[in-house]
Amino acid sequence: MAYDVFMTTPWLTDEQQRIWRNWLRLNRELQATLAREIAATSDLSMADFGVLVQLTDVPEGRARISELADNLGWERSRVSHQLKRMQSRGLVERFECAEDGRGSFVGVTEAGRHAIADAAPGHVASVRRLVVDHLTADEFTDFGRLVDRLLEAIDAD
Amino acid sequence: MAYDVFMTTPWLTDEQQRIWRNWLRLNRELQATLAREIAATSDLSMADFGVLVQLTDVPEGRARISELADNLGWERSRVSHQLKRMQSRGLVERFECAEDGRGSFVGVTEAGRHAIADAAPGHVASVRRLVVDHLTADEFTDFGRLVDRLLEAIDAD
DNA sequence: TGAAAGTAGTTGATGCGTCACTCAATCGGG
DNA sequence: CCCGATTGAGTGACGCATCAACTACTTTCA
Repeated sequence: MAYDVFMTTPWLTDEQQRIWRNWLRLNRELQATLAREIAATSDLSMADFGVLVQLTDVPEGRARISELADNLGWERSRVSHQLKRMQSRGLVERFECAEDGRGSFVGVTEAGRHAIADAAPGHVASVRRLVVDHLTADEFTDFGRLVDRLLEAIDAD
Repeated sequence: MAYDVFMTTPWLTDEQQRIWRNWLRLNRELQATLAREIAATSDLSMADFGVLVQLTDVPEGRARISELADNLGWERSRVSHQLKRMQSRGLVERFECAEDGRGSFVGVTEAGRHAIADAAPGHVASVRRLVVDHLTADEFTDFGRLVDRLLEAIDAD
């Protein structure tokens, strides 16, 4: 991609482009591999898993839908669609909210608890094998700082 | 998420989990923001853009479909679907391959060239604003090394 | 030379994820 | 008390992405 002299914003250097493309590729392949591996050992998708993690991390085993959206960083429409699919598979159930007629709670079912209990060990092992084990603790910490900085920047944007 | 003493693979530490979840969130938000911004200033999706980058980076302006899949790191079925959509919008066109009756070439059209020429400056500016400008050159280089290492690991897996 | 294996690419089904739009309920101000 | 604004959530349309299955062609081997 040649440098366009009419631009005020310069193109990325060749090295920057290489790193950027590799990052995009890493993320795609990582997500795809994790999704395949979790699907191979359970009936869960990564999205299912994320929702169930949120619901099993709280003592009540339930959360408001908007709260789920915030914690997962998902659009509400996405949460709604995802929960509909998970509900049809018996992983979660809905409750009306007594204090707010507009909203509802979603809770994890026993089937959902079993599903994530089955899936979690393998998933964590995958994350370790594919990511964590290739980095020293200091590298992972430094990487975490970089991620935090970029996340702050994008949320401030 | 409690430690399961029966497991040989330990859970991630709280800090590792935090970094991991933030990484997933960063990727989602970054992809979504880049996709929104490129869609706001052109009729291209990020996937369209990726394909057009590949096709305009070569002097012939065309490539074998399997070659595209390799370079983009996409499944062939994905490439196929994507090219079908792009072809229906006049961004690319297909040619039979004289040497291999099984395969075909895909080439960028003039409309495709115009589309990516329009979209590229804004897209690069977005990548700079959201990512590159928040890191020093050394940080970006170190980051690139980490990405390379993880990519090698996942591709070797 | 022909059959088997491998390769290139396509298609349909389906889950995912965003966007625009909608509806119902709540809140706040006049 | 009423109305407009806001909020919580859901729905449909549609592009994206994977998977399984398929077709057509090429290569390999006996």
